[in-house]
Amino acid sequence: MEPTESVAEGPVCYLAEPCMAGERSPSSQELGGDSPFPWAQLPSSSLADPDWLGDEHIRAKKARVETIVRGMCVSPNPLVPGNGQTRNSPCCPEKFRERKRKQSLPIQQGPLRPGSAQDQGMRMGSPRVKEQLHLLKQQLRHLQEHIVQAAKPRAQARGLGGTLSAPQKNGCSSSSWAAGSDQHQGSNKYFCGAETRKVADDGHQSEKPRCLPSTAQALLEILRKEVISVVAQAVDSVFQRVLMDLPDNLPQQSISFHRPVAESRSEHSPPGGGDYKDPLAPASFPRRVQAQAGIPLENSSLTKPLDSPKYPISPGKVPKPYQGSPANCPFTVPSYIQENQVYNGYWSHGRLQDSSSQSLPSPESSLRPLVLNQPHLSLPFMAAHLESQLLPPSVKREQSGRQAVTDVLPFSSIHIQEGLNPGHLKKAKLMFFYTRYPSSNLLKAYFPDVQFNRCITSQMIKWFSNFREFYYIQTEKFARQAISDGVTNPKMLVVLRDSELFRALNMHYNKGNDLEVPDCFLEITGLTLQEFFRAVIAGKDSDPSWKKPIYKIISKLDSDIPEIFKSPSYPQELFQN
DNA sequence: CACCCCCCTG
DNA sequence: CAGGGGGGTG
Repeated sequence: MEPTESVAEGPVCYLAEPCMAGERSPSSQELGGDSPFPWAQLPSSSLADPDWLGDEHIRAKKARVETIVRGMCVSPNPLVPGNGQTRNSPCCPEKFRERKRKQSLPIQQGPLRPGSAQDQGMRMGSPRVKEQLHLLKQQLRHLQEHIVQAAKPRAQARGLGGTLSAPQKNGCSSSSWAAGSDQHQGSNKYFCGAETRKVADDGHQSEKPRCLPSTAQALLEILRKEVISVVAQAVDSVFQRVLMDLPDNLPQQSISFHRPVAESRSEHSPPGGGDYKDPLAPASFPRRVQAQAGIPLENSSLTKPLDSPKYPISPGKVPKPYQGSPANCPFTVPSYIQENQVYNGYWSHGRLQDSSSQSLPSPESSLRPLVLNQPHLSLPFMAAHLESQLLPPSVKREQSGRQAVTDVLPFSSIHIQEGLNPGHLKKAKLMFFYTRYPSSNLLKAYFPDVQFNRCITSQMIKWFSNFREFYYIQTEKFARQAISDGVTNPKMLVVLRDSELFRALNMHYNKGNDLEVPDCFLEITGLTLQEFFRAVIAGKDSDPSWKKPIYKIISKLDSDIPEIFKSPSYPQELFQN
């Protein structure tokens, strides 16, 4: 009855950061409270666990370590500047999110700036982030050199660098849950590995740095471990923040860098502490595990490029729309679609194609997926590539000139503003591909640079209402046209990228082709088309409220929106005008 | 009453 | 796309 039920969001979701993703999608209601996935709330998420941050003990240790470390040859350079929030949270509602944000900010300069642990409020936007990242990188490298030398045999056996680059999945390895693009996501945020721990171990067994007094051996052990872990942690934190705005696909970067601090959560590593599997298998991360880590199940069709080669699909073959389609398109597929053969016929160019005469979707119909898959990025050196990876694959970037990637990163500081600008409108339109019925809370989460108030919220809600209107009108129109064209079987109606309907919609919401429309949108549109078709065929359109049932169905099919959309400056280009 | 949705209109 | 009315829900 009330396709709007979930609109009435409850209190702000605590795990907003990690859980965000389509609050409307049937599978992700209110994570804050009654999430259907209890484990989704486990504190295991390095992002959401307040404990590890509040670990004063560790901080104190770091403080001590710092002074000592300074005297050591391995003295990490004091990259100081970056502390202090670049921006303070505005008023009320936002404040909440801000705080969460801060919580998710890991300690960044552990050993170097004991007092700054709480000042990490530095926004992604701060240019200092990059600076820090760079410094941290160097530090880490430096440390690694020492360690590697010290613990050569072992380090080599494992390959220190390799260790870092290999996406560990210890503890997350067992049940491989569906392969699919949806697995990629989260990986970048999933810190399940005992990575750091391992590194530390290696270092542990090594001899002490040459320049140290022999009397401090015991202390040295501790120090080394601390330093390593802290630095790793710092780097981790930076990456984490950077990655927060990444599309989920950078599989490798599943920097399994684990916060050593989270000793309390070490249980996460499987017994045996580190049986990792295929290093390249973040994709096979069991969703369940991701969720345990507090990671949103949300995915993104942004991962599409990875599996996009699924087009072309052989005609007779079921294209596995469900598995292949992002898991964030949790729509319950009507049986008639499942049995599917969806592609054995399709509605294209407003003209019906019979399965017999029609082969299949034209490959070129899908927007060229951008590659972005650098299978082997080792953490310490990843930073260099990071920037180039930050861009959502779905955001067209072929405009060669635009190599100014560095300027386009989610690094720009957020400038909260009162009103909505054309950029917001455009972003909203792109979001429509994922969600037709966004809740106000979802909107707030995805427009961090907007100062929401009743008015603004209403306006944005109104936008989506208008979007829907257009969507439904178009869909209905094509459904009727199909009928008048003699189509009798709804199964014949499939929306492809070269379908007239799709073109019309894409023209409306994605005029500049800024986004590679997620398949789930096509599927949902197809479903909508069929629903209209059936309804009209059945003569239900005589009922004044005959569309309501359709609306209700569609309202349940919202998908999770890729994290990248949370970036206040996504998609970049759109905000420069 | 508040909020949201849909519809219609400009 | 914005306004405004009507209607449903809580």
